[in-house]
Amino acid sequence: MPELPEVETVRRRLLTCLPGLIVREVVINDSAVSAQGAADVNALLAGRRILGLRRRGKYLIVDVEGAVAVIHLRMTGQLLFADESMPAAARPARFVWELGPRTQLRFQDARRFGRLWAFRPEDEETFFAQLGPEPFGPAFTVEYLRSALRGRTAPLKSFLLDQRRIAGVGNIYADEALFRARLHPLRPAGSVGPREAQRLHAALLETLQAGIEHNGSSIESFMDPMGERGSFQEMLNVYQRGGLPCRVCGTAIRRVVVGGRGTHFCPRCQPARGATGKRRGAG
DNA sequence: AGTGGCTCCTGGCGGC
DNA sequence: TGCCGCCAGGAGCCAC
Repeated sequence: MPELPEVETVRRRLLTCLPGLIVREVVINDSAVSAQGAADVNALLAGRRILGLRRRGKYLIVDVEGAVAVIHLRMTGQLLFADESMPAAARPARFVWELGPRTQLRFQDARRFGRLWAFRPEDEETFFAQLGPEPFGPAFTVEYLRSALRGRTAPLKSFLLDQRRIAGVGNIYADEALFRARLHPLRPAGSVGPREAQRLHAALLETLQAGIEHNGSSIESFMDPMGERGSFQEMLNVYQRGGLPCRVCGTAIRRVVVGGRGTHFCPRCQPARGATGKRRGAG
């Protein structure tokens, strides 16, 4: 499922081909992809030149002249940079950006959770008002993390998935970051001490960075806009490894459900109470 | 306000 | 072999 590293991978790939192209028309084949409707979307985007691409959490932002388009891939969304010679997928694209006589940006999305928005640049701040700090941005400090954790009774796993606290962390990278930080996913967030918070902060950045460096995790259907797969799935320590031996200590990885989400951890490397004596790194 | 449960959606897979 | 039913999960919504 696309999280921060996957969306960043998509952004970097599209950065090599989209800027400078003109959005001739946005064709919406599945009206559920946008609450605005094709007329409204086209009024904002059609005829405008693409200026650049940014990312905010798991949202991909396309800057065009005088407007902003935002795409969320959710579970199964895929953006494909295509020329007309590329055959259409079995399912029709939920939307298509016509970018020239031979060039398209197609949005494939089997589970139909993905979304497209278009608005004026001055509305961007409101759009992202509820979203927490960017992990690689200046606001995401150890001090910020400590204050965000303080007093919370929700499990650490739920805390990490809450986009209002930290933007961009999803199920894979939450589990992997908790393993790297040697923190049990069911620990109440507020029970995390200063040194543990520091470990968690570092683990989040290291895990997300590793995901980006491996072009994301190609679990489910993720591939980048050129059809390339990522390789971070080969590096996973706990995610979807329930019952398999921990790569650090050999103990069987456990799978539990937290907040309705599959959650994977090593019961030895991530003890339920605060780790005291152990200091094995998580690789 | 914070928390947890439910919902959307459908391909894939386990079980019989 | 085939079909039924369940499961995954990001984020929004709702109830407490």
